[in-house]
Amino acid sequence: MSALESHVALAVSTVIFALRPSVTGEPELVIPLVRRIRAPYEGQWALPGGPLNTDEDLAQAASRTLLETTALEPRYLEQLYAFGQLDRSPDDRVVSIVYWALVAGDEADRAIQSENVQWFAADELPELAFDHNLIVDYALWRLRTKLEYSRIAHGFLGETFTLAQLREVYEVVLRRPLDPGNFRRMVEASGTVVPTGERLAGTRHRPPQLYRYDTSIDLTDQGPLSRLSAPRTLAFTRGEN
Amino acid sequence: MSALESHVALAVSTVIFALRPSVTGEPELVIPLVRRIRAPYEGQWALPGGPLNTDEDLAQAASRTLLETTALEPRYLEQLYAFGQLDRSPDDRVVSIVYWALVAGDEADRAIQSENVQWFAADELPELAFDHNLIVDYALWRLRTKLEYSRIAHGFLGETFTLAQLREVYEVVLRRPLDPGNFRRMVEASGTVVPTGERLAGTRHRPPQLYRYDTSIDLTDQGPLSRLSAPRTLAFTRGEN
DNA sequence: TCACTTAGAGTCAATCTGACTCTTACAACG
DNA sequence: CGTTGTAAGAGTCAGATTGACTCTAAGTGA
Repeated sequence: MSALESHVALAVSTVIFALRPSVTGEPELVIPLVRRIRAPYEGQWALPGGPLNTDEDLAQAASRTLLETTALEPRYLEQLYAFGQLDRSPDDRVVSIVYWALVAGDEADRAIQSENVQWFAADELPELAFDHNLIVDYALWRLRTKLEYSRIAHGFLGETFTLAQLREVYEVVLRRPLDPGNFRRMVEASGTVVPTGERLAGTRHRPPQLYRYDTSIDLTDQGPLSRLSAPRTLAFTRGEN
Repeated sequence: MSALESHVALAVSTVIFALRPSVTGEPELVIPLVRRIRAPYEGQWALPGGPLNTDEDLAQAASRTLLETTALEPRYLEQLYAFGQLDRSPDDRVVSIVYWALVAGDEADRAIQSENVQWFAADELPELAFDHNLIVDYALWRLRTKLEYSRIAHGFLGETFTLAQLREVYEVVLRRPLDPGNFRRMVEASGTVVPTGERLAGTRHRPPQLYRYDTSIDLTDQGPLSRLSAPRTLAFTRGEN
């Protein structure tokens, strides 16, 4: 894939978000980056990604490349934007279709960590290859705005969770404390969450109710786009790609 | 650009919206389509578009192809989505990066109309080539949802306009009547609109104030993406491409 | 049994929203 | 020249929503 016959190369990259405990103990928003092992930008950190194969979907390519580089399978995957400025790659012309993904905390622990794959706090990234700083900024902005009007926060959580855990996701992503009472009221009113009947034991206080997401509800209204791949598979990638 | 060396072809298309008076006199939402003059889907209607040149931006390509096919220059242009399903083109593999655009009513009149370029009511389209029906549905959904939380409606209007004209845009796009008083309150509270001091004369009733959009305000919050091309050029394409 | 901590229910005031009323200012018509 | 029709534009009111806050419940650990 080069400018041999003045062709435009097509690549797919993914911005992956996870919540992991920081050094202070509080969770922080992190993204995995891979170190480039060839020019251009050799040695610098970049988003996981790669060229698009002829026999795969865009979302499949996103899933594949991030599985190959980080061993991660996201709970949520959505297209972010297609970047195609002329100068975004020094030599050849590359159009990158970028996806963004959320992975659950336990899943994130399973991720490859190596010399060439590492997690970084989303707010304090090094200087990245290509226009990837801009891409991450945009993905962060989308995550934050989307969190406020849709119900994607559970992409960071496991099957069941307490409202306090869910609230913590919001607090970390939005970088501001939320009133527990008002948060409860908001979530309950949304109707997207169902109590499992079980409670989380072992806390040093009153045991909280465990909840589960109501999978019969469309969590991120993508409009007619849900017609692409099965309605929930686009929003909820789990295993099968 | 074909599957010669199993390459993925890259194309850019645009969904263009305009408001034009229908046969009943009321304005309706219309989009221009071009008739395909070669296989596949020869003879069927499709979105204006074409291959991406090596030396042009994605948005530039969108502007160019729609200028070539329809002679239109949009007041608003934004990326919609990248479509890349395997089966969207029968023979070769094509990834289409689709933009959507708004053109003012007077501009729309200047558009080419011919045997092979025609306007259709956005709600009652024929069966289009490729997956273009899905694309238009999605663009329509985006237009409608975006109209409710941002201030893009003036993309359909000229330099100055009355609140009644602005309200009519909302009513036609959203397909529901809006209370004039509440609409005025909403627009005034948004602060995106400035009275010109002039009034529209010649009506058979009290002459309404003419307004102008406050161009110092970012009308569609694209977040960090505004850093691509000049802040307002992305949102407001006017002439220079 | 008590102290401590968070769960979870509930209150209250400010704000926002939709439905509605009333007055104003022009054109058209007699 | 006054009357009528029409939409502009200001204003009112009740219900819903939202943020700040209080109070009681139900666990653990000392």
